[in-house]
Amino acid sequence: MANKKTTIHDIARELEITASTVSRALKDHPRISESTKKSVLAMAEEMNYQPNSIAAALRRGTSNLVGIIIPTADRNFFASVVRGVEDVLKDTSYNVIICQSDDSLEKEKSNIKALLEAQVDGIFASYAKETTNFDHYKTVIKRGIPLILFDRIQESFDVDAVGVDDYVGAYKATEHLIEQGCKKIVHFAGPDNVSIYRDRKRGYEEALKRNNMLVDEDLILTSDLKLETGRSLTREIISGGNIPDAIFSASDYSAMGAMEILKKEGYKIPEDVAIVGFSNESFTSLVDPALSTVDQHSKKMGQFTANMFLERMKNKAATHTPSKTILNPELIIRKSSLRAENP
Amino acid sequence: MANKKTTIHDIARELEITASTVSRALKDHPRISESTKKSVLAMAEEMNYQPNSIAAALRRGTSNLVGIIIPTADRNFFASVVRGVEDVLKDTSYNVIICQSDDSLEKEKSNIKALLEAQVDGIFASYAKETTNFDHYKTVIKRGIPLILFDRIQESFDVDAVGVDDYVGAYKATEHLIEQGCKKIVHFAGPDNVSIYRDRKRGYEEALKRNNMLVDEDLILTSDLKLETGRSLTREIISGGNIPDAIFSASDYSAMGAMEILKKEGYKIPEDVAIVGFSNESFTSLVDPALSTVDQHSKKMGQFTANMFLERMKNKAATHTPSKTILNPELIIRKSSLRAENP
DNA sequence: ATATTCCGCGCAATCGATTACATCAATAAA
DNA sequence: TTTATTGATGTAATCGATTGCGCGGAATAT
Repeated sequence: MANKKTTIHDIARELEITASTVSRALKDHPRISESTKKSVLAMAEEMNYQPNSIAAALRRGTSNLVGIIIPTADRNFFASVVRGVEDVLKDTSYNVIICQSDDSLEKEKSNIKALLEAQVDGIFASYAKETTNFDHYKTVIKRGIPLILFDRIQESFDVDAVGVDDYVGAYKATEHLIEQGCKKIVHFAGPDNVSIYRDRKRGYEEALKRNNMLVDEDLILTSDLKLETGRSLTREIISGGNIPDAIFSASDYSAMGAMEILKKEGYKIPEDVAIVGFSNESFTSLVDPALSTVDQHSKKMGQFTANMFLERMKNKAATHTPSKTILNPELIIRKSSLRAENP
Repeated sequence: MANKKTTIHDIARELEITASTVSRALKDHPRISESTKKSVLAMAEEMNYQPNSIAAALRRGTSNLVGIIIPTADRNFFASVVRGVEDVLKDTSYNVIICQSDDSLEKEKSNIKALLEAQVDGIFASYAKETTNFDHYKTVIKRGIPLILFDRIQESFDVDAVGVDDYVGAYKATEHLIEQGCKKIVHFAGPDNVSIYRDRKRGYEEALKRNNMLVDEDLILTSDLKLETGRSLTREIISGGNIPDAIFSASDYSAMGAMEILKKEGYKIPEDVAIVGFSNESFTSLVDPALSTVDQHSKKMGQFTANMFLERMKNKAATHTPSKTILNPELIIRKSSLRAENP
């Protein structure tokens, strides 16, 4: 039942020509007559020929595959970046392999190894929270394989990258809270080794300073930013009795956790505590009150990444100078931070 | 800078042995002496050797790749299935290529074509909503490539499949609403060509019948089940003036849309209208009131799918008889459907 | 009529790893 | 001592598509 795959040799034999002619005919080579092209195409159709891209890849030395490494696929942000990448690549000959690192350095390494073995033509990656050493990424570059980092960017690592200006996003968010009359703004910060979280904290601090407010280290709570952590941090805040009038969280998840607990404890959002998250996760528009957040243009980020790769493949010969593209994030103001008495 | 890739031939030359010996040494072949193994391994390390799995794939005729086709990656359910698959496959030599069909038949076809050309060893797919004809899937089977359908299953199509019993899930959900005292239960149904939606509707109808309630066709609203559609359907219901006391939606999204509008219009959930969705999307536990829903064991579904594939690869020789595995869904009761006066 | 160009196609090597079969030396068995 | 056996490696074909080079003949140029 399982018919053997037909190869160009099978077609050639049937037509009493050589495989090279078949190959050329299939690729619409100018030196092949129209008549042979037609008969080859017809025979290919008849024999249900399907090219073996592995063989072609081996010969050409290029697989037409690109690998994407993301921490997890079930975060709206990353899924959306992937969509952006696919949007751009679907019109090309490239296919996409997606690997998840689960924010683990080990998995990230093994993902890279697998992608390298699969001879991918390029790797797009958002590195794991655990990652502080980039040697495994440098291996990729040494191999001459285009590497593009997205979202999570490391300044000290000279490589192509696409990200958003997390600093600006955080600055906008914090300033918005200040404009809403908030005086005591807690910041849920992320791990310091990840640049985006450092930048968000810096944006928060700068916004305070420029508005003549003091940066109180006690108001900066560093964590893994998960939903449950947002809950527990908030419980601690409440039991501490020192209730802030706003929370700017570096993640929508921990912001959500905070909102849940605050509501449960009878605090009004945004009147008692205004809340702004970060990432524009899909649930933020669905919860009540809708959560203000910072949109990172995730899809556009994926598109930029893919286009940067394509551009680079065009001028393969030229020596490459890494560049970073920084998108401007957008503050999305919803009910969780919009106080009625303000304009 | 970009060092040429080192091959087993390079290692062989350096060690003054042949490539075959290197190949065997690397694979820990029993007929190779320990000493050569050691020197080969050392030299491989020194020369930074990375196997070319494409070459191996061509030779062996097996790529160690499996393709997953999902409608979209930014739905929690599908992302979660993918995680389940990866959980199982990460301990094997298989890598995963993810393709998104966007619920479009055309894209689904081109995804299959690409995966076939990539010589994947297996394809796991949840077919597009648009798909009514399965000829492109039959091509996969004809080629002798293991195909496993998940979630969306077609009974008339004799193929391996893993799904949940949508009928049972819907039945449980509807019966739960009845137990809560609901008398007039609207059902948001999905496209009839997709079996899971047919099954959910059947579960809804059966639950009504067995509880001596009439199935009123006017209460069954068929749509694409999107968030916005949930909103507009609900607006229509309200403007029609004939308010039900419960909604069982075949999708969390349209359930969410309904809940939004109902709340906005002043209806109390669940007192005035109880709501149950389907799929246990991540936002369902975050909204207020938390949305009751049906969990489909998405991750487990992915694990089953991958294991089914692995099992099949083990007995490759044996003639294969397709089988379907049906998981039992779990009703998750949250506030949106739990009326206080009931136990 | 001879020289040149070009068209259409075949020949054969190549990409890197794998593997059935052959080989050769050393050891064990007779 | 001779033969059988085993252990360790080499030889060469193979997977399927691609491509530089070459060749015969037709078309065009001189």
